[in-house]
Amino acid sequence: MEASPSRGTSCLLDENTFTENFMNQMNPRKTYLCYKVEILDGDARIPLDEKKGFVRNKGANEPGEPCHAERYFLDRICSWNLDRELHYRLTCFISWTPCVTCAQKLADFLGKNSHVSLHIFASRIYSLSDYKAGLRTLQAAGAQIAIMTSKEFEHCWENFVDHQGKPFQPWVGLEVVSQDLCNNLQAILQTQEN
DNA sequence: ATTTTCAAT
Repeated sequence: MEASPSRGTSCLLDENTFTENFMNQMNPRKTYLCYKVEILDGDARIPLDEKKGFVRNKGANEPGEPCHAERYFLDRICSWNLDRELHYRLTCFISWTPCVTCAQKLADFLGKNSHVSLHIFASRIYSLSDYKAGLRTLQAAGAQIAIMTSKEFEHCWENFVDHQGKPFQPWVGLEVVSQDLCNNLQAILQTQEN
């Protein structure tokens, strides 16, 4: 097999992979997380394009220990050794909101890294176990959590997908499902009830 | 009140 360690397109998602995983009315059993990094300098944002990419979870059907996408994301962030003298804004676009365990890990990270702010846009709400408490914990730690709208889907398409020059084509129902999920998320984040 | 979803009925 031919080795190609650093091809230019290696940080781009295949078109079908993006659609299959981010279509908000589907329920795939895997998670993709696209991320980008900016330095905040006053009102200016300086993108660090070399620190842009995506991770996906390792499922229970794959060799080794299963691992949620967020853990790979946190590993990458830590490997960058971000300068504590600067302020960074991390934005991630994730196909499922973090589970309660990952939400806690992200909250812990934010608590220890006040030079980093985190904005999360999710395609769907992962709703098992104590997911509501997890999302509230993450929000309380300073993370901004929102549902992806057509604006974010298009942004992902333009920035993380090997789209071969094709424009983003919204799928039927995108807006309605997104709005519905947005309402659900707001209800979760604004109350303390389960 | 709401789900079945980071795979395996």
